[in-house]
Amino acid sequence: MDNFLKTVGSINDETRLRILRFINENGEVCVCDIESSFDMIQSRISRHLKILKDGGFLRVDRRGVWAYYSIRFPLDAFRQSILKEISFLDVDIPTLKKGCSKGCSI
Amino acid sequence: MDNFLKTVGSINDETRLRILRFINENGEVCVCDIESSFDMIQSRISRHLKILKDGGFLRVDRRGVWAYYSIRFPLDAFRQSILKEISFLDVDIPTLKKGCSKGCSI
DNA sequence: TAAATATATCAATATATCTTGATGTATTAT
DNA sequence: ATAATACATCAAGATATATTGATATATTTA
Repeated sequence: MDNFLKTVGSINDETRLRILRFINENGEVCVCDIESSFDMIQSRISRHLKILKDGGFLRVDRRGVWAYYSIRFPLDAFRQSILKEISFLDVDIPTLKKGCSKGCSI
Repeated sequence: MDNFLKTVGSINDETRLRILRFINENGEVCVCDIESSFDMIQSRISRHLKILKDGGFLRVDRRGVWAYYSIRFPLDAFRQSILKEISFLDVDIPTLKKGCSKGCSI
């Protein structure tokens, strides 16, 4: 029950839906790229990423200073159906913009 | 997007999850029966039923003084998958208790 | 070692949601 | 008509969640 509510709660926010879809569409991305793509302050992005991770949708991979977020794999059928539903939403998703001064994707 | 958030928001509450599953397990029930089965005040039940209805999970049928709530049919695949997931949750669902003075189920 | 960068977390405030008790509206019974 | 019942809605307070700015931690660069 608590786990279910955590999952549902994690997608009950427009900002998180957009971030989740952004990652689903772009694959693995680092926090600074999300930050500059969405033009939101870092603490806000970081907090939402944590909630999506705790909701079971994302995984993190730290490499050096950078944290790379991607869709967790394997993803159970329920979360897959949610992700699919989100992919249909009519909502503005920014294009990926590189944000780190020393390229995190080099 | 707004519609999706309304759907997700409607199941982002323990009380509503329990009510939704109660109706899913018992079929068509009237408000007074939910009220006495859950031992919650009427305004609280009424509010949650409205949210679940607006979330697309329930339908209402008014007959006389009574309002009978049941799972909306047909239910799209996404809401069906949610309902299925809810049916697996480890949570206490009360047994149906008749609540109306003049039986609503006669 | 010191400075800069990337990320996480905390504390304060703002905003949204839930619960309760009171009130409103229909419908039925007397 | 009046009273009682079932349900919906509103207003106030309580609780939860989101946003911001500040601070903390870790890694890399100079």
